[in-house]
Amino acid sequence: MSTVTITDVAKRVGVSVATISRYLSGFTVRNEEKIREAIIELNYRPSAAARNLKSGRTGIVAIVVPDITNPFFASIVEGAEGAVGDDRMILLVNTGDSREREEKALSQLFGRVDGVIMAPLTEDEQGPSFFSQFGLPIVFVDRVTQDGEKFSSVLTDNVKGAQLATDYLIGHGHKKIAMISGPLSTTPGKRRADGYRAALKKANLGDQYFIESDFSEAGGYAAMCSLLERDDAPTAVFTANNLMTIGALHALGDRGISVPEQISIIGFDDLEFAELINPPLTVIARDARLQGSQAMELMIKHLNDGVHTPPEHSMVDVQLVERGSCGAPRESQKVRSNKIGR
Amino acid sequence: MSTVTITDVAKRVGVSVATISRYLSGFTVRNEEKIREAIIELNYRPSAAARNLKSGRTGIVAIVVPDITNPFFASIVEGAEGAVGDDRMILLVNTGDSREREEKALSQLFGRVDGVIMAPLTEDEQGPSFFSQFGLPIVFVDRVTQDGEKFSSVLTDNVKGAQLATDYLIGHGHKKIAMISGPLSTTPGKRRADGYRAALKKANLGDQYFIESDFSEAGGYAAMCSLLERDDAPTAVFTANNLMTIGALHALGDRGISVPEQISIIGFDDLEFAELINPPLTVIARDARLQGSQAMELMIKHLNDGVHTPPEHSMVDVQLVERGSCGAPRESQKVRSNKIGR
DNA sequence: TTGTACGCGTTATCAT
DNA sequence: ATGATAACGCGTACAA
Repeated sequence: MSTVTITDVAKRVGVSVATISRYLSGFTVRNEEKIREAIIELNYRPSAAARNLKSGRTGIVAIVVPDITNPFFASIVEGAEGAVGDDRMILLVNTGDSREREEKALSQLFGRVDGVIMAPLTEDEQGPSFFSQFGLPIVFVDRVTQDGEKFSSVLTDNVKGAQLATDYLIGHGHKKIAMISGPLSTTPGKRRADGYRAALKKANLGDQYFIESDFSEAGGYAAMCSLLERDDAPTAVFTANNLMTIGALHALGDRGISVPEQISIIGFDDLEFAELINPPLTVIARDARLQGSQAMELMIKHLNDGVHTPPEHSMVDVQLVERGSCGAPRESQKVRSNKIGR
Repeated sequence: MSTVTITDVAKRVGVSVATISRYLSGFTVRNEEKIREAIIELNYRPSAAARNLKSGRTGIVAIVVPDITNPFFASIVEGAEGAVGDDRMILLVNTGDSREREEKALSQLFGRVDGVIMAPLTEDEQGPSFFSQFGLPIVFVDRVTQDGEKFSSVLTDNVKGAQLATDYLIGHGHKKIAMISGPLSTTPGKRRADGYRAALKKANLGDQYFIESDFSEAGGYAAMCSLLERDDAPTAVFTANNLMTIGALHALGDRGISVPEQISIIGFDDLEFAELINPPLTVIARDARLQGSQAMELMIKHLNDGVHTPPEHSMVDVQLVERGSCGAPRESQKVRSNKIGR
């Protein structure tokens, strides 16, 4: 271990530790040149631990996400990392959708970080607000907890996005529109379901094709299968996140069901490869990186202004990216072709 | 700030700080019940900073990757996170392919972490070995530096993978086989190029279709474009990583070139959605998560056994996942159809 | 088992 | 501008 301390440097130069400390803090001192040399020769690095103890700051911001392999969260992290600045670093916690790991991580975070940016697993947990008792600022990203209004957050306009998607399907003439939803215990799960139902209601359509799933690829696959097994299968599907969209597409592929001829599909969250899929996938897109950077900016503001700054709530816009996975419903195609046939 | 210290707890219970400290360390003490209560009532949390200073340990392992939005590195991180254990956490550094950020991060890491798992940007850097002067264990993952033998590492069998891919193309009858390579300054870039060239040589083929690119989607796109513009275009392409494969496919898609009829393509690294692409993508696959967990296990071994344990080198196997993006070369198809035509 | 006191490496205060 | 020293919160050797 590089156990060379500020005292060693001081001895080497022949001054007191205070002088070295001042030099390191940017003050003007007498023997700057000699100090510089001594530091290099001795290979001295200030101890972060000692500084933390003295200052009460760690220069580290934690970011807690459910699944780092989900491209959406990876982009969030990237955005946050890009906005963290030169004097801070990021501590990543990947909870792997496990409540237990999330709780344990939260308890371990105390004292190691100056603040926490997190996407909580579900809305009905109290960990975060309990956590903030210790004076650590919290910024929610993509998801909030029940008492989320008390903390800053960066969300997506989920309701609008889901309405956009559903309206788009309705506009194509679909009546039997399914939704493969995320868990209603999560913010995006709930809000997107709300938007879907609102759009259906406006068009006087029922929500008998609503399935609550789990935001996973396997969940999307299973949900799509159960939809297809119905006597009266839907003609269009809105999948509530990227992973479930992939799962649903796999289910369709396995059954040889063609998109959009036999069924239309629109997903929430764009994918790097959406254009490469056959057919290119139509989606509701948003800027995940922006969400991450905004969350970090809010965090930095809290860190600088003190813990008593009022919470701020930011909302990132969504937009429909039209590609080729949606068309007119099967039935109406039949009708049309019949007409033509006459 | 929760400024309640061990002293506060001691006063509250009426014992000395040493007793509280012992209780926290798992020793048997007299007033356990009262101590438990006091801790809860006061909301006491031990200061990680003070513990770090005392013990010289932080309980944090850094993991440094070039791009967290690359699914491959995300899986590495996930694997590492899964193997980190209960008493440690992960500090993520995303260098964004910037040498400057990598260096700065490395220097900031000292004193904040017990060890560093990293995928260095290029092989010709000295940062890591310089870094290890401070006694911090280093484990390389996926990539190494020049003097990488001195440190533990977890690599992929890149040469074998590239040979597998190239041989596969050769086996389909291709003669004009291109490679869109990664930077030769990186471990996987260099090794995969080696494997490609070895396979070509064995088959008495030349490497005039070799292009060195940069592992990015844009780079893959550009490389594929330049390949297509040649008078004597290749009939098959081996793309050296996932992102460049996506870029190459985009280029093909934009030009309406069909796979595998007009050109065959095989990529290195599997993709979640490889089956969803039209046609399903044939790739060289490996277990990125395993690489991550193995790296973490090596790190933990170093941490436990002391810094003077000899370095270990692990190699993860690769395999060819055959789907539908490779076929016979255009020319031979023509020939065959001519024959049939007669 | 318990208490006292020192040290971990740094910064800040107070004299000089 | 510089030096001596207290303090940050904790763990532990030593003594009891």
